[in-house]
Amino acid sequence: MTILDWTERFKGTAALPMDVRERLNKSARVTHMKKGDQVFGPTNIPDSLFFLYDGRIRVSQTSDAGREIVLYRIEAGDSCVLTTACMLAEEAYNAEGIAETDVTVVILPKPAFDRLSSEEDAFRNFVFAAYSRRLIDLLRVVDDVAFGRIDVRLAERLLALGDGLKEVRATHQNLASELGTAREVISRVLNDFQKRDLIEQSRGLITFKDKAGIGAIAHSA
Amino acid sequence: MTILDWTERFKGTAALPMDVRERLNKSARVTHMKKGDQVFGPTNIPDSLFFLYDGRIRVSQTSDAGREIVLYRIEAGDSCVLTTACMLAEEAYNAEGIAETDVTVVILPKPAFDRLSSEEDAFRNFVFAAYSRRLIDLLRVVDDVAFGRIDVRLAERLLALGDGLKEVRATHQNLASELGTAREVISRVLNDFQKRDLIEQSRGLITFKDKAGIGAIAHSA
DNA sequence: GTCCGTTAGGTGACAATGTCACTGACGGTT
DNA sequence: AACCGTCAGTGACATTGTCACCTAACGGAC
Repeated sequence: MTILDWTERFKGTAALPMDVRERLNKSARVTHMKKGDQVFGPTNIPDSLFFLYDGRIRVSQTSDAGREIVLYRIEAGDSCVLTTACMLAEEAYNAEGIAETDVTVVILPKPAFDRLSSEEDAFRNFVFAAYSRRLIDLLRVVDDVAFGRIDVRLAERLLALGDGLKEVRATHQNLASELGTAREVISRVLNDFQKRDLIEQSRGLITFKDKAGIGAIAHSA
Repeated sequence: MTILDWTERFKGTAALPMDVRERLNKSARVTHMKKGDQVFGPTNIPDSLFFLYDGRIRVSQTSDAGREIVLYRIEAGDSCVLTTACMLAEEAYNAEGIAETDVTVVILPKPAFDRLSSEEDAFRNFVFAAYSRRLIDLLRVVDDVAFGRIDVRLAERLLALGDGLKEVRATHQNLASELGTAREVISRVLNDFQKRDLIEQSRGLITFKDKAGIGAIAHSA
């Protein structure tokens, strides 16, 4: 296997001096995981730092009753601060990360992380920024869940998941888990959207008929 | 005015060498604010780091419609990472911090913060830990709002606010803002508690009659 | 192909929570 | 006493969540 220079992929490492990057490439471990794998979770608390080289990870939280809500997604080039957070806080948490695609993960041992964040401003700022983004993400989730209407949230999420395409491949249950609600609720709202000729539905697939109309609902908050 | 050695108050600074602490005492600014003052908010984005020397700050988020939810509280000895987060992410946010008591705040200019977090492991870990706690706090808020029953959440919050005392001084609107719901909802639940002889109510005051009963509700999730 | 189990989705009744409009109750000021 | 602002109570209704149960679609196994 060829050696992967992952340091070019991350804002916090790309700008580092060559010797530092070479050292990193030696001390970090690169792992691949399959779509659907659990990257981290309550029973799988890592003692190292995660960086996502390639793919996408969905971070969600599950209630005692088994209902689920998606908190945010980690994209390639981003680091996963939640695992570090839980390491540091040493608190129970019930969030988990699922690989939404095949993923390539860089695992940096804590000593290397400590050394890097003390010696390299660029790296430290990168980590702080990652924390910040997640905090902001969660503020948004709180706002949506506490104050948002479900039709608005669903319209937003459909557009986000559809990203440029004219259809979304997801079951009603999938969408319910995105928003932290029940399948029946999603079914009702989607049927309403359908009656208003905004979408078409078939098993596991939603097709946009009037994206502007969906957008209007999404922005009517 | 006597010079306040605030560095002894924070985990991240108390263990530092004396010379570093003296330098910090010179570069930081100590400010006092009155109960009720806005320490930070959407229109008041600081370019420095906040440390809370004394008092308590309530951090809450307000919806477009004007409904409010309390996210967490900052206690003495803690740092306020949300302001830094927003600085770094440079994103709009609608959280604000209100002084719940008279407070003493230490403001550390960014250059001093950068230098400190690069040079001192203890300080850097302190900041990371502060971020982590807030992330965990927000996970809890999301869980509560998305999946929690309102009577359970209210019971929990009453006990938290009553902390050891036999009464809670708060209006129904105050409690609604704690939980991100409407006053009417709180009124209904409190009347139910009253009918079950768990509390007594008078204008702006709730008195526990059966704290164990309230506790039972709080833990029935 | 048929059979069959699994999964996706539909439906109606009901419960919990949020919204709205309005009312009265209380405390302080004049 | 009269006035005023804040606090709380109430009923009607809308939205969202829960539950029980159903049907339809799909994908093997045979």
